[in-house]
Amino acid sequence: MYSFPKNKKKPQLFEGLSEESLQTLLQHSFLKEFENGQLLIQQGDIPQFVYLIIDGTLKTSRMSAEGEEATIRLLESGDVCMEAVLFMGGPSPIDVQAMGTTTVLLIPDKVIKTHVLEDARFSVNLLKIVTRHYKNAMHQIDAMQIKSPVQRVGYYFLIKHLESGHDSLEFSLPFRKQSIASYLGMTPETFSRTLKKMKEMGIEVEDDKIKMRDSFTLCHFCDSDTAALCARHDREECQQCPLH
Amino acid sequence: MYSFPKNKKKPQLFEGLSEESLQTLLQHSFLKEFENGQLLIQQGDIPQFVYLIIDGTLKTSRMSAEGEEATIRLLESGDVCMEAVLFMGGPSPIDVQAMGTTTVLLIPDKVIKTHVLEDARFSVNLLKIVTRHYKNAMHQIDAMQIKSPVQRVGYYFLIKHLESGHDSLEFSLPFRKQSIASYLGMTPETFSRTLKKMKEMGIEVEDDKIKMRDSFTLCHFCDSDTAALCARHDREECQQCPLH
DNA sequence: CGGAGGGTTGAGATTCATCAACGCGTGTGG
DNA sequence: CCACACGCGTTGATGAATCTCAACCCTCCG
Repeated sequence: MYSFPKNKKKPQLFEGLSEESLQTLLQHSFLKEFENGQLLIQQGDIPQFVYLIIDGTLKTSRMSAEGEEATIRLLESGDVCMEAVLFMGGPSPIDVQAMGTTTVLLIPDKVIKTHVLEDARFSVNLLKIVTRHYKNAMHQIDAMQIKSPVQRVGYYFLIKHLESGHDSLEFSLPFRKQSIASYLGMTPETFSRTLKKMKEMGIEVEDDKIKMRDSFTLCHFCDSDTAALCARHDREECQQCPLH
Repeated sequence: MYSFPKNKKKPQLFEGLSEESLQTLLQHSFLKEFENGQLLIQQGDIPQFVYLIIDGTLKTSRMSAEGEEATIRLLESGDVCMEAVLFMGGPSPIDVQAMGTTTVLLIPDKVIKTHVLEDARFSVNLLKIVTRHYKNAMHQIDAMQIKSPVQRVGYYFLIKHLESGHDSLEFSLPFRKQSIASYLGMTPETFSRTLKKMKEMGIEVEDDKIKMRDSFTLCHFCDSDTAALCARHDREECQQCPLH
């Protein structure tokens, strides 16, 4: 039985739940630590837990028989995974792997599956989480089909910029470059070359630190549904964005 | 107010709902017909309905400013869409377009959003639908990243083969070839050339009819999580599949 | 000190998209 | 009834873009 630290920010999974409901969920959950590279679950395994990252990072991916890997998501602390897989039925379509030492809260599948029918608020939380992942996946799909490497990286930077509040002109890459490259569907080499091109556009890259000239540098990479996330999307300035 | 015909197969959206619950949903819903090419919703619009296809086909896609299009899903009768978008919050990240004359049941967003908190069974239905879409999206991602055109088409055929019951050695393409090509992330030209290669592998293609030599022709394209859908996955024969 | 892994850079190969032309079936209007 | 245009699918030639392979630098660590 795990008790969630009061001082920590509540993850979306638990948002708006009654104390009682939360207790039910945590009652049979427990912490576990994984080492760098360790697999939490493999493609084909029957899922037994939902994983909530307490500290560290995970990667979800699909692997071909030839050993090529497609990264589906890169997750940080507060993120959940396998919640979608549980409701797909059947074995897991993805690998989940720790990238560095990572502490994870394991919530048994049965707890989730029964609780979802008892607390509608909880199932709505799950719905919101899964749909966000799905939205992400849709962006990934169109990125790989119709966007150049520069556009993919630019959009990735834009999202990170928006996440960090739009005020700071600086942020750092939350993952190894090769991981991001794979997530964006390109080789580390292409990613590296793309970063060089970004510099010519006014985006400084030094190791994992990204600095931009002004907060509109990334506007080229915005689209109509992402604009809604932008604090300034209803201001005049945004209208000037060459939405492309 | 629409009343769902008793003789028709109940769509997954309504599965296991009480008569009362179903009535609440249908009370403010209505049918609408769309013509070929007509847009039900555009990227950037605020979603107002969930669409349940009664008859015909729809396409969901993302469009770049340059006019390039990435197909996200191709939907047939019984499929739902926009249900995920509702819970993402914000404007729609996708276009929805009719491919041919299509009859759709429109369920207002408010009905969905309130009902989801009242009937946990309904929200679980939604969860299952969204996660299935998400799984699809994951397959699309890894297909475009690590699979050759032949593998993509092969996997697509495999799914269609499994859907049609694994017994028939024949099925037909449910959409125009160019639509399928876009869905698979390739040009119509490449799709056409790929079909020619498939013929050399023992898969007859004539217009939209696909005939295969035997029911194992497509096994090459299977993977561990898809195998679970196969009626014979626990038989010996499946072990022989050169899972790659 | 040596090895391993991450990241970068360069040169070459491969593959798919692009562009163009054509066959074919359908529908339309004179 | 025929001429014609149109959309879909196919085929061929070309080119561009990214992956691949290889070498290198760097830092970290035993």
